[in-house]
Parts: sequence; structure tokens; C-alpha cells
Amino acid sequence: MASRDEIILTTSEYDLDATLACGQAFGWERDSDGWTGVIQGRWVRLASVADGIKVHLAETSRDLVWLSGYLRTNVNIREVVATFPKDDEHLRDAVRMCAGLRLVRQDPWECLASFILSSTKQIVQIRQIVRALCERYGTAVVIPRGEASRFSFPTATQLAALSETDLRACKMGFRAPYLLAAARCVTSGEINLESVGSMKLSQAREELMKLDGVGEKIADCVLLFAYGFPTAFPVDVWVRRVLSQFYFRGRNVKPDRLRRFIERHFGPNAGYAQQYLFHHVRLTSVKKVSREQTEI
DNA sequence: AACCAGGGAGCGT
DNA sequence: ACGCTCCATGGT
Repeated sequence: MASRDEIILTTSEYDLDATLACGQAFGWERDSDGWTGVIQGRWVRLASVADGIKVHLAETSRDLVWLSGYLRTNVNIREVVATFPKDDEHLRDAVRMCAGLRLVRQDPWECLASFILSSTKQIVQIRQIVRALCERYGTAVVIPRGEASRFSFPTATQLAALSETDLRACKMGFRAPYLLAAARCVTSGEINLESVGSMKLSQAREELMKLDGVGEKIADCVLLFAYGFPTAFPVDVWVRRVLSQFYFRGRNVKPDRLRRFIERHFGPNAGYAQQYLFHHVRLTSVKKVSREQTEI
């Protein structure tokens, strides 16, 4: 049968907006027709519909495993949430407020590179840097007639051939040497990103942290957002703040103690819990700021 | 205009 | 182990 370029990916309890805008992936662009992005070199536009996600492709595709694998539409989010600690009302509130927020499964190199660029940057800026990087050094993908051109995220090999000055043209500042060195480590085989996925969590974290510019937080982001380690738990300023507020009466908690609390408290899907807490605190914080501004 | 951003390296204690 | 400063850049 003739395949069409528009399909429905059936799923439920999937908040596409929250999922693609929450700061786990930086390559998605929203317009009035939905979210446009590139997955494994394929242009795709996604939009929420009643029974799932409407998928618009540039080229026909014999199956959508590459897409359902990325979006993790087969994950039963209720089963995930059911593993959260029962007596944690803060987490329950966060889940309720962020219903439908999901974790996606990104390409390891793209995720690693993006989060190397993320340090001390706001999410909007990270998106800008990533876009510049794709447009300058990525590869144009096939797009439907009339659509704006899009580029895949540059491979490690593509970036390894560049200079630090080339990268700085994308406004990444002091992160440029980190990204360049990482690209060259991956290209030379000094680090094997594929092998990281089969390691134990602690070993995988150590492996990623061998890279200059990759500390615990960035390593955990890659382990959670690309490799799908379910207990990886990135702790950034927002998460530190919300954990302190919810579980330590707002006290400043030392890193070691915080790490032990996380491992004991959140259970086998701690990474999802982290994302709910992160998204929740950012939503409430942004709301507070805009309210302050309108009241003045 | 000043402040701060999904951090990390390189120090010193 | 913790705490501090610096790093480059731009958005609110």
C-alpha cells in the first residue's frame, strides 16, 4: 500500500509541549503547526491530537521505530509514577502539575555535545547555540516542499575537523575547547560512546567524566536523556534548590549528603522524579516572576 | 544596568 | 570533601 507522509502515533498521557520544551532536548522548534525537529537525519513535525501524536514526515518511512524509540511512546508512565515514594506529597504535586511530561531517548553524541554547551547558560541560549551549530556545521536534511531548511546535529567527526575559532563563531565561549576535545576523543575512539550504554551506571558516569568539561551533572544528563539509565539524577541549581526546599527545610545541604538522600529516597525511576521536580519548580518560579512584573 | 544562567576546572582549606 | 573564583555570552 502507498505510504503517506502523515500518520498518527497512538499514545496517551503524552504532553508534547512540556516534553519538547522542558530542557532535555534543544533542537525542537515550535510554530503554529507543531514541533519541527530532526531525528536520525529525518525531518519530522509533531503535533498533539486526541488519540496521540500526529506525525508529518518529509519522506515515507516503512516503520516508525526510530520515532517511537525517540519519544518512548511505549513507556507506561503510570507504571513509572507508581514506583515513586508513596509518602512524598511534594513529588505527587509535581507529577500532578506536570502530567504527561515524558523523557525522550536522544542520540548520545548530540546529547553529550548539547549539555557540554549547557553550562551556565539559560535554556533559550542553549537552543540558539545548538541551532547555530547545526546550521553552520551540520548536514541539510530532506524537507517537504515549502518548509524551511533544517540541518542535522553535526557529528563528532564533522566537529573534530574544525578549529576552536570555528566553534566560537556559534557563541559558545569558553565551552568551545571542551566541545572540540570531546569531538576528537569520540572520533579517535579514545572514548566509545556505544560501550557506555552497556556499563553499570557508576562506571558509565566515570567514563563520561573523563571528558574535560563534563562533571557529574552533565554526565547524569547524558546518562538519563540519551542512555536511559533510570536512576541517573542530574542535580543542577534548580534541583538543588527544590530538594533543599522540599526535604531539608530550605537548609543548604552538602553534595555528598544530597547524593545519599537521592539514592535512598526516589527509587528505581529516580530520573523521572528528577524531571518532574525540575519542571515543576521552573514552572512555578517563572509564574512568580511574571506575576511580579505584571503587578508592578 | 546589573544580574544570572540545567557547571566545571583549578585552586586553597 | 567542601568552598571559592573564573570562564564567555546574552536574555530577562
